[in-house]
Amino acid sequence: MSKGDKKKDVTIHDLAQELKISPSTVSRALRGHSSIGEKTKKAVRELAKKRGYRPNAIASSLRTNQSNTFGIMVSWINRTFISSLIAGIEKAAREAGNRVIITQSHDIAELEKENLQALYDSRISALIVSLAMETRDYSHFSLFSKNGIPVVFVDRFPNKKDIHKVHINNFNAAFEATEHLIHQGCSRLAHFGGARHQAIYEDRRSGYIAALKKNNIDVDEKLILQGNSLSAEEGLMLAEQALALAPPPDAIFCANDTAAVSAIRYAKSKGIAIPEQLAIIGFNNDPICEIIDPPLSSIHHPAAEMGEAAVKQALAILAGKIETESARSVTLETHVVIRASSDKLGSLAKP
Amino acid sequence: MSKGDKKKDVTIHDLAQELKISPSTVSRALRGHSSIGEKTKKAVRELAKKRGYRPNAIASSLRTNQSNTFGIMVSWINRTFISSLIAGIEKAAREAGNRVIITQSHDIAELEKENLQALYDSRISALIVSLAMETRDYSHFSLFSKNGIPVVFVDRFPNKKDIHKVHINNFNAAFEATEHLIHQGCSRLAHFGGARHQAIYEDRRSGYIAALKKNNIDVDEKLILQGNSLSAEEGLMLAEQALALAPPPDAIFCANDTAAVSAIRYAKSKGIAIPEQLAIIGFNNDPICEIIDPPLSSIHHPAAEMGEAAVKQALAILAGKIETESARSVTLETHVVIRASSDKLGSLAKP
DNA sequence: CGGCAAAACGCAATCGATTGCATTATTATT
DNA sequence: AATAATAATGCAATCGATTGCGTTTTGCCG
Repeated sequence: MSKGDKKKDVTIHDLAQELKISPSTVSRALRGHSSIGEKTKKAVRELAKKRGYRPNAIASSLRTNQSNTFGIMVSWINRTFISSLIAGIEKAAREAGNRVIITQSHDIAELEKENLQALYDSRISALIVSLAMETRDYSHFSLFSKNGIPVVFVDRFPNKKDIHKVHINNFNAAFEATEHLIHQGCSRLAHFGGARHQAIYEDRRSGYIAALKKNNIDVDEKLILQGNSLSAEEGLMLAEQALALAPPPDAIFCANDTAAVSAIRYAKSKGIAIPEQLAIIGFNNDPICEIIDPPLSSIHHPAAEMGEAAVKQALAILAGKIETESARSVTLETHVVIRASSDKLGSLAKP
Repeated sequence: MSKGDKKKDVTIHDLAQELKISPSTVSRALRGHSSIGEKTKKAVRELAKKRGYRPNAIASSLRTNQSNTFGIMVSWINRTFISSLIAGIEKAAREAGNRVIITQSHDIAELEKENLQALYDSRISALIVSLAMETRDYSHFSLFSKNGIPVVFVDRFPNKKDIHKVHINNFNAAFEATEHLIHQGCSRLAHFGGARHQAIYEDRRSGYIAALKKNNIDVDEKLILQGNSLSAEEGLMLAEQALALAPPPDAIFCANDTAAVSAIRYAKSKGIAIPEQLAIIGFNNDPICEIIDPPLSSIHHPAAEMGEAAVKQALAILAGKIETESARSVTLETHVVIRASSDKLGSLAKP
């Protein structure tokens, strides 16, 4: 109760002394080393339990030079995609016997850098990162790579070679989303894009353009609305801009769901029928897709699986198992989820 | 690039040797100890930067017996409330110079216990917990409290005295939510409750009952629908049950938003007008409240602030500043957020 | 220039667990 | 029963930083 009760922890030395054996034997016994007799092992384990002994991971880490700790660096923890990603990482890391330290950059490059330093100081075994929106300079990651600490990027990754990453094929996903709209009969398709220096957004934009070209639809620059954060507010602004065009678009492929939902709400407020006058598809397949009316079509983005894949990737690197260049990059599958917001043909109602 | 490049880290010994001074001096210089000369400090700092020295937090922790690490134990990371809570904890902890290790119990008591052991092994400075839904036995927390490691409960806490916690006044919040419905003219109010062994749900239920009594409305047990996880599916079931009653309720106070949204959807599918025939209010004020149509009234639950408050509480305990019994429990403010789902009087439209 | 206090710095132990290399106890072999 | 062989266990250094206390250096005054 009072402040100063720092009962010292039981250590292997305490156990050793009580059993009149050496600390080395205790250490080996606890880890089931083969060269320790069964009776000794049993005695040690029993006393350990009896005294409430708990290994000191810090001391162990220092000696073995292995922290068994994964570091995570993301923009914001409280985002649907990110929190699912983290949930996946935590699960996979724990199952492999690792702890997880988490940090957030708030999308600020400077904070990202500071946090990376702190993670390094903790001597993490591996780092899993989804870049801050701001980040364009990747030099602070060399601190890890130069010291043999695996760095695996997830979702938002640097635009360069020789990195390990887990991602989705944003180009293809965007292509499919766009073609889906086209197949529904849309011909004036707008695109709401995110910050272009982030590869994921640039790829989604490219996929959109490629789909238009393949279907012989002219690419109209005015229909490409450049956003940045793709927040709800930004989505509203973009929707306003898009619908002010003459003629207005008959479809929108939005690079995330948050902004797409704003677009739906704005369009509805203007009395525009969705999907009849305006078909909309988002990206991520956030839970809000099912809540909004009409439900929002989207691209399923396997967040938790990406986290698990990132951990596996990191473990493979640590085990020295990544040899081929192709193994450096893991691409997970996405798929279009069709809901009412883009279902002009009524294919949902049929079955 | 190849596997075996474990360039050994630069240590204070390396710096010491190069400067022909002792490691103790380097250590003190880096920490700005007053008994070290200015020129020495400068020289040390410069060489440290030049050689890319980074302190080994593990070694430091071992020696000082301070890990500067907060442990978090929650049910699921990817839940709106929880992820915001964690975001708040991470922020406050970092600002106070602490790392954050995160674990999730998946609402399984056994996993919670295992994770707690692992956190203890990491010698965390303090623990912040939101209990697993399953948990009814709190004995594994004594491992921490007995060793002087602060444990602060957030949101879901044990039903006992002598614990530190950060919470909201669930009774009052529920009372206000219920009275709000009554003031809107409702008289047959249903309640969707969560697992009763969790104090937060029991308190919400009590608040609901108290509000009815105060307003001279008979408490009808059939109108209290007992849920457990209050998932979307469960919300659907409860809504079905509630609306099958004769006569059906004219309002629902649901102990979370997820289930409330399900209720809205179910009611709409049955052609029931909201809020005219059925007024609904949820709890948490999740983002979906604004997305669903009609927008869902709710109780604002300050997740991130609760996380920050929990960190402050833990730091205060560590500093030996918690003396009074009252200081052990921090209660944050909530408020009713009125939206269309319960606005029968149209007060929203007026201004 | 001697003397002394204050300022700088070094020694060596310490934190708790791990491990290479002995050393001792036990069992097997002939 | 003596010796080889094997199984068990112990010694002591180590990981990197910190710290109480002792030692050296510097600065200042008479």
